[in-house]
Order: sequence, then structure tokens, then C-alpha cells
Amino acid sequence: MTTTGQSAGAAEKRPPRADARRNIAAILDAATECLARDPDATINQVAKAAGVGRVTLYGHFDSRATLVAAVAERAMAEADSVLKDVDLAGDPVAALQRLIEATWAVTHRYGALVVAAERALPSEQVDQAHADLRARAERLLKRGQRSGAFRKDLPVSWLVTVLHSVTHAAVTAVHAGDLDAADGPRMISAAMLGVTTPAGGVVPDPAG
Amino acid sequence: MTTTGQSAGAAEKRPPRADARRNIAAILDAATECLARDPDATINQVAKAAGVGRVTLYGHFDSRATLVAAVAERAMAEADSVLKDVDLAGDPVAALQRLIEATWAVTHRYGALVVAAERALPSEQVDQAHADLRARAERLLKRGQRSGAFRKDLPVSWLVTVLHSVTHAAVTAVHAGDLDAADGPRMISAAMLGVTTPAGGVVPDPAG
DNA sequence: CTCTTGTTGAACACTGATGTTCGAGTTAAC
DNA sequence: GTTAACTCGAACATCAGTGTTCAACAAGAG
Repeated sequence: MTTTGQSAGAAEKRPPRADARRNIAAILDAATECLARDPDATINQVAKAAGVGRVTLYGHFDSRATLVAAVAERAMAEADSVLKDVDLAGDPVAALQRLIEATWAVTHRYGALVVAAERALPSEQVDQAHADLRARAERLLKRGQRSGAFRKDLPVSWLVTVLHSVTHAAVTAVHAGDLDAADGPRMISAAMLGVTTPAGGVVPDPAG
Repeated sequence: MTTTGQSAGAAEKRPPRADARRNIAAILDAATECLARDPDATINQVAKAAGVGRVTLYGHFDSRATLVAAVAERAMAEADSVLKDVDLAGDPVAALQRLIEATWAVTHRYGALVVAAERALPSEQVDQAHADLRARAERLLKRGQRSGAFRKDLPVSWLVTVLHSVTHAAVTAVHAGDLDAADGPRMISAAMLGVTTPAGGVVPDPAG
């Protein structure tokens, strides 16, 4: 606590050193990748993947939960920034396809990170984030139901669940080598356009 | 090793005592339920749920893996016995609905048990069982594609994946209280009939 | 160059789960 | 009723992951 010529008073924080910032970024990146692949990834694995010692990691993040929270927050921020630009107006079918396309990239990158968050974080935060993501799809699907574009005999919550579930299945399939990543959006779209078509209605062509 | 009047020679096995058999059954039942709910369930939790001490459990099952294997084997046997009776002939749409109905009961009971098996057992066994289950649906879907009842522009493997994924989602939703168990088959059928309908075709009514 | 901030591996304590051992007490079988 | 099979709790060893401490060392900021 030697006052080095700075104005005395409360805790004066100098900006972190350059290598520190570099390491923090590397840790966040590594943690994102590790946790997206395996939600049970070890702190050791993350540190090794980031190219730093375990102690260094703990120097920047108090605990596993802190790290997961930071990663999750960053992921949510990017997801929001990607999804907020999606145009959900106009023809509901086309809008759904746009939403799927945008969601695909995000889900494909962050994979099982949600699971890690669910285990390490208090449910309040996770629930909130989860609800936000669902709300977007819910609004669109509800609008489509009102306009008659989507089937009304299934609850919106179930349609959202199916969308979420099918997307996740596609990511898993890609990861298992059973599906080409480029085909993801088309597969999901084709499935979801079928699911949302009213009984007695004609299924639209996803190739459109 | 006092030979009690039995023919000497190799290991003579008397049948297990009545209470032992009772406990083994209780352990298998408890393990099934616990693992179906949480694939990470502890041996302690299983023992407690079965109403026996941990030591007793280890007396009957050498290790966690052994227990999981036994539970999985029993589950597979029941699943097979239920599914082998399903009539997959006739109209593919009706057959798919029958298959979904039958699958529902099994999946609903065994839930996340697959995950536990995947973690504890050598992948060969799990893959084999998994393949058997998928093959049934695959045959039906392929036949439907040939007859024109199901869409041909999506690979059968993807249709099976979606069926599996949607079924699992429904089980999860029921468990979370978001869906009534009795509605499961209708929700899955409605979704899958939409998914399998060829583009340009008319979606059949699941209520039918 | 100098001083402060960061990094590092090794060693440690702690936790929770698995699996084992022991001895005393029960219970089914015959 | 005698005996062998079974149960049970407590205690123990083991293992893997988390989080901390320490002391030597490296590197950025001024």
C-alpha cells in the first residue's frame, strides 16, 4: 500500500498489465471452447488449453463459478447482439427461417455451455437468460399463430421447446460427424416448417 | 470352506436367499428410478432409495459400472419387449403414430438412463443398443419415404434424430412440469407428422 | 534501469465420491 | 435350533477436483 504519487483515498486501481489482459482473454476463449464441448471440463483442462498455469487462472477468477459466469455472460452478450439484428417482421415463415439461421451460428459455437452454466450458477440468472432467448421465438411463433401461418392446436411453449431441441440435436449431430455443419440451418428449417404448418395445411419448401 | 455334504469339486452355488433377492430387486428398481432422473445419481442415493445400506449394495454389485450395466440391460430388455409388438406395417403415418405411442412409455420411464449408461459403460455395448433402437424407426421411415408418405429430401438419419430429440424434449418437459404426461404422445405425433410430411404435401391431423 | 505486477510449479488442505474391511447383529433355510 | 447367508454402520484407504500458499522468477510500465 505505498502511495506511489497517486491521489490518496480509496482503492486506486491501475489498469491491468498487458500480459494479464492477454491471459484473461486466452482463458475466456479456452474456457468457452472447453465448456461448449464438455460442460464438465476441468479447471486444469481450461488452464492447459489457455496455455497458462492453474494458479494464474485462479489469480484472475476466484472460483470455477466465477469463470463460468464470465464465460456465460460474454456468450449471452454475443448471442444477444447477433439475434437482436434479426428481422422478425414480415412473413412468419420467412422470419422463422431467418431466426433459425441466426440461432444456428450461436448455438453451434456455444454448444453445451448452457449445461455448464446450469450446474455452476444460481438458477435465477440462468432462468432469466433462458427466458430471454425463448421470448424472442415465442413472440414470432405467437404472431404466426394469430396470422394463421402456424398451427394453433399446439401450445407455443411446445413449439419453442421443439425448436430448441431440434437445434440442439443438429449441433450434436454435427459434433458427432453425422451432419455437415453447413447443412444445419436447412435441416432445422425443414423440420420446423413442417412442425409449424397447420394440420390440413401445405408444408412450405425450405429451399425456397 | 466346509463342504456341507455337497458334491465336492468346482464352485457349488446355492441359490441366493429370499431377502437377498428382494434387496437386489429393490436396488435395481431404485437405481432405475434414480438414474432415469439424474444420470449422476450417487451410489449413496441409490442405496438410500432402495432402503438398504451401501455395503449391501456393494455386496450384490461389484461397482457402479456393474450396477449401471445391470439396470441398462433390464431396461433394454423391457424396451425391446414393448417395441417388438408394435405393428409397423400398413399406412406409414398410422404406424409412426403407433411407434411413437409405444416409445413414449419406455422413454418416459427410463429418461436419462441412457446418459448414465453412456458414461459408465464401454461405448461398444451402448452403441449396439442405440443402433438397435434407431434401426426400428429407420426401417419404418425409409419405407414411408419409398411409398411417398414421408418426405424424401431429408436423410432418414436426420428424421430419426429429430424423432429421438423431440421425444426426449417431451420427457424433459413433463419432468419440468411444463407438459402433462398424458399429452406427450399427441405432442410428439403432431410434431413428427409435420416433420415427415413432404414439402408441398398436406399435414395430417394427429387427433385422427 | 527499477519497481511493481504477473506468472509459475510444487506442495498443501479440503471436499465428495468410490470401494473395502471389520465385527456385531439378523434372518432365511434345512 | 443350528448354521450359513445376509445386513448394517462405522471406519478406512483411495482418487480426482477445487482452491490456497509460497518462493523463485519473468516481464511490462515508468
